[in-house]
Amino acid sequence: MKKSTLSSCWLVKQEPTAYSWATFIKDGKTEWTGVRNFQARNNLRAMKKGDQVLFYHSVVNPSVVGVAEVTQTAYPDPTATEGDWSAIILKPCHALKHPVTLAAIKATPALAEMALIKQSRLSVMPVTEKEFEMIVQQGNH
DNA sequence: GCCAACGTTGGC
DNA sequence: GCCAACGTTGGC
Repeated sequence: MKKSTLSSCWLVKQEPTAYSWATFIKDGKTEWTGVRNFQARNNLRAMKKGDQVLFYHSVVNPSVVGVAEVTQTAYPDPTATEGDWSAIILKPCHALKHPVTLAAIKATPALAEMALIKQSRLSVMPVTEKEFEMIVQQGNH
């Protein structure tokens, strides 16, 4: 069975002081836990194995720094003591040659409509294939 | 069901 | 460190 569903693209945020891309690389994979926002949780649940995910550093030098991939779809978040929350597993694919900063994204008209800009507090969000490719291209220039 | 108070996120 | 944006909680 192949191509029964189209893959999707996503963006996840993380403060590098809490969990950085460098740590992610060192770990080789990570459980994406701790999401406590319904919209973000629903986005986690919509992820499929093989989906591509932009890894964004927030707060400190805000920028997209790498590309990850979903290796396991949503399951109950083991860090949640109450409530109905989900986690997934991500593995790193590749770092961008240089980060694509929030300022650069804002300065690109085709990217300025992203949820990243419009909903600045959302930590897990869908990204269109075009947006995804534009950011990867900018980052690998 | 409304809305004020509060806590958190994240840019600057 | 400040503050705007926004999600959540709780009183009424």
